[in-house]
Amino acid sequence: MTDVPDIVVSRLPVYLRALQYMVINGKSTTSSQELGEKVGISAAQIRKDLSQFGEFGKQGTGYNIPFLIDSLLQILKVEKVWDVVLVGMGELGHAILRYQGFVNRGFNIVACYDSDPLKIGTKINNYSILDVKDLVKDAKKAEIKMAMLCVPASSAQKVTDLLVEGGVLAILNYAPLSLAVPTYVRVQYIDPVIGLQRMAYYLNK
Amino acid sequence: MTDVPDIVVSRLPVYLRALQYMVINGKSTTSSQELGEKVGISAAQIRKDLSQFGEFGKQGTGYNIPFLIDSLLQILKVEKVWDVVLVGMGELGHAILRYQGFVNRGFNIVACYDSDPLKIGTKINNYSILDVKDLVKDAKKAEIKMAMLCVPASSAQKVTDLLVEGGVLAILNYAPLSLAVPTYVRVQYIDPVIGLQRMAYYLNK
DNA sequence: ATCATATTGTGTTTATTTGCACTAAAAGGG
DNA sequence: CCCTTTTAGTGCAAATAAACACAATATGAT
Repeated sequence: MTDVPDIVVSRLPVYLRALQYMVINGKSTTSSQELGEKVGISAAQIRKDLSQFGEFGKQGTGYNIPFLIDSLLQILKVEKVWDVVLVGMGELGHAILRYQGFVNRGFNIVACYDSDPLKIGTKINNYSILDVKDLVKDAKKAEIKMAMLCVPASSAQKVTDLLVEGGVLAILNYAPLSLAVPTYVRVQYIDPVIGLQRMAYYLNK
Repeated sequence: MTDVPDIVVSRLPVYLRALQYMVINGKSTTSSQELGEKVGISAAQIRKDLSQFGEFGKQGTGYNIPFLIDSLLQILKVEKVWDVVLVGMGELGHAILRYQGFVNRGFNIVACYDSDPLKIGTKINNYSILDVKDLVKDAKKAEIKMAMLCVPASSAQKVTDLLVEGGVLAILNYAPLSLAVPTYVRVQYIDPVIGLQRMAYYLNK
């Protein structure tokens, strides 16, 4: 358990999401077979993945969904809510700030930053846009560990360096470029175009 | 080349993005070493990946960037622009429609749809919001192969079925759930929370 | 012209990931 | 109570992916 491959970890949130969806639909138990069909992953794969962390099912009956959800929340450390900062209040930053889907899945935006003097101080959804100059100081003080990065590509690396300086250890990067960070900092990339280009490869012209 | 692993294909857009960024910064040649440092992938990996499609570099000197970009555009089939439809004109759909970064990377939103009578017919950025009831017919007629899906989770599968019926073969799914599609249809998932949860695993509470 | 340096493409090895198939256990029916 | 069915967890084999290391080749300096 001290050395679970990242590829296994990356599937857990997908299982979690499907299980939470099942609960909403009134189900209380499931099997690796059924879950696998929902998420498009083989039943054996799911059992192997879960077995990395313990035994969560019962032979013959499968998995108790609320228990498995709870276990996954613990494993992923999202049974409590993480404070996250948002940097870059353009079009996308605004949409993210207004999105209601973070809190009940473990993340709460506690502050948002921009460098544009025209934006700093204005209010959106009860959030005051703060000056990115205060980012390092604020992040250190509030011990922020996670950030979402929505600035233009041209300033993304600069802001990343600030986040790292401020003690942030996990960055969700919406800027369309690869970031350089120390090995102890994690980055997840969200670039819709990369997804589209991956799929275009398989299309016929 | 008829059977390149998807994991290789998935890295090509990352290489492409980094190379295009290099061109902007005035560079005209690079090496697998340098590119690897930029994108966080080993030089050997990059060479192996590219060798799946041909020989693009020269011993001693490395890669000519414009030539490699061109080659990757061809391989990924994004040297021309694909028509894409957008379904779901909520907060996120609006932000996507206003985003300027698709066209110069190979994708053009040609129509947007919603099911809300209050939205249908209204205009955003020169786009009229169309009735999702016309989606299947329109997609067939215009031979649309790609779609972005931004509807709520509760209607995502239903709309997906419409897209498949309309002949769409590639779906960029922003709805936070796994979709069921025929094997010949590809889906790429964009769920920021999954990225955050993956990273939370590695944080200490 | 020769040598030192840089760097690709690739055969081979190593590591990782997935799938298979079986044992063990649980539940339900007659 | 026993038999059938279901299904988890897992050791092992197969498949896949990544890393290594080296021959081949290009450049530029002396």
